[in-house]
Amino acid sequence: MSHSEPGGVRQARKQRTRQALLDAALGLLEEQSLSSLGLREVTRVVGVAPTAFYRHFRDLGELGVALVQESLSSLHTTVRAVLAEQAGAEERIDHTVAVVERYVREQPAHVRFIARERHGGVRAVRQAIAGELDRFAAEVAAALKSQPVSGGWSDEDVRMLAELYVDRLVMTASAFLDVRDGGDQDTERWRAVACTARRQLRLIDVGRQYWRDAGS
Amino acid sequence: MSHSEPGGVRQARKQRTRQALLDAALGLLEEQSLSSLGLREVTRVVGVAPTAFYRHFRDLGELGVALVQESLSSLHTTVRAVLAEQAGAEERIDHTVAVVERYVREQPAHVRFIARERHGGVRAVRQAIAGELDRFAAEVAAALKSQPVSGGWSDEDVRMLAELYVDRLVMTASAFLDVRDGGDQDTERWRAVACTARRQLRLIDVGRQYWRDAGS
DNA sequence: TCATCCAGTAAACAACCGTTCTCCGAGTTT
DNA sequence: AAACTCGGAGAACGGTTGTTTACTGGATGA
Repeated sequence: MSHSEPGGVRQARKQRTRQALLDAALGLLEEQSLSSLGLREVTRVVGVAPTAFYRHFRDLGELGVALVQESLSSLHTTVRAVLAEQAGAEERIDHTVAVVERYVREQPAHVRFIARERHGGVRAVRQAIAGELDRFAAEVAAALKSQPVSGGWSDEDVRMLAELYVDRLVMTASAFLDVRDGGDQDTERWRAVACTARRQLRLIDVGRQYWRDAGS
Repeated sequence: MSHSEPGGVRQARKQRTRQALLDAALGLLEEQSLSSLGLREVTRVVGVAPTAFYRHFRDLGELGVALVQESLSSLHTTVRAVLAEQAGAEERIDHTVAVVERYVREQPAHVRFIARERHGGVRAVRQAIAGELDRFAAEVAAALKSQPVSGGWSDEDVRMLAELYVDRLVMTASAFLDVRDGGDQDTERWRAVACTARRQLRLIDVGRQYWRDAGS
């Protein structure tokens, strides 16, 4: 395992420390918010000189934007699968909640980052998250529209429903996270959150089935 | 207008600068988050020595908790009125959204603070907000339960619905805020957000009307 | 009137911050 | 093999931070 690539050793090392910076930042952000995160703090964890930071990001805001993409891309692809599947409402709801559960368990730091910085103090990061969730909502809207239940729905209403769903996904994930580092016994409170989340989605789904257009 | 109170001049002055600290902090928090706010930064705006801060708060976390109470008490009483009123679903929804609109217009800093620090980096403040919203949800649940539509609803389901409502209120307020400092023309996007918010509440209400209990 | 209290002051502390500049040395290209 | 890139190191900069210690002076209560 020595020389094989024609000339990517240099770039590979660069992207490795870049990833190390992202990972270190994500770790530190579990107990503070981005606008209070220090440049030196990050480089110290990685074990590089503070000046090395500038070889990868102009400032912490730029790193934050990179973290947004990293955090949402994984969930994005996972949920896409759930949306595509042809199944009953009940089943789809169960799968959705299960996917969120798994995501929170496997990538808690990513979830926390998104929930925290969605309304956080760094404008560029807020906008990046908003844009990403917007694309997300658009996909959900497209999936919803293709379902037979949406007959006679205006595009605006479908979009409205999609945003409702996306917001709930984020809130549910955040709720799972809260009980997770709440400390207590996982199983009890955790299952309660899952149950509540399912019921809320079910209620929205009922509203969807009996929805009738009205003015304004 | 000189001597009238028996002995509250000293305490009155103290609470005045205390309020000044709260106001200054709230202003500074429009463009950053609490965990990055500096103690000296606050006292500088007020015009007092940094050490004077300790006469009022142990640290910025304690100030944050005080801000939570201040921020939510006003909205709390306002929404209480809407909950109490006996009116049709359509009317109540319109009133609710109108109240949120007014709140965002009159107290944008408070709304931003709550939305930002709800998932922010300071544990004590997060818990304070969670606790306050919990009491809030309990009140909403009580109001919902007393309505005839809730016949046969379990307490758990009523609570589930109440949390759904509260979350939506916060998200709606935050959405208004985003379009507010998005800059563009207020009227157009603003009315769109209001319209979407009404429709989402309406859809939830439809779901509520046709809700039927089911296991798990 | 006089002793007491206490909100606010002033100075100094060590620690940390973001950023600039210069330099090095291993990987890359010719 | 020589010339060149460029990620990273190192040192230094001016500035800010939270906190401590000792002190002041006007309201307070006897």
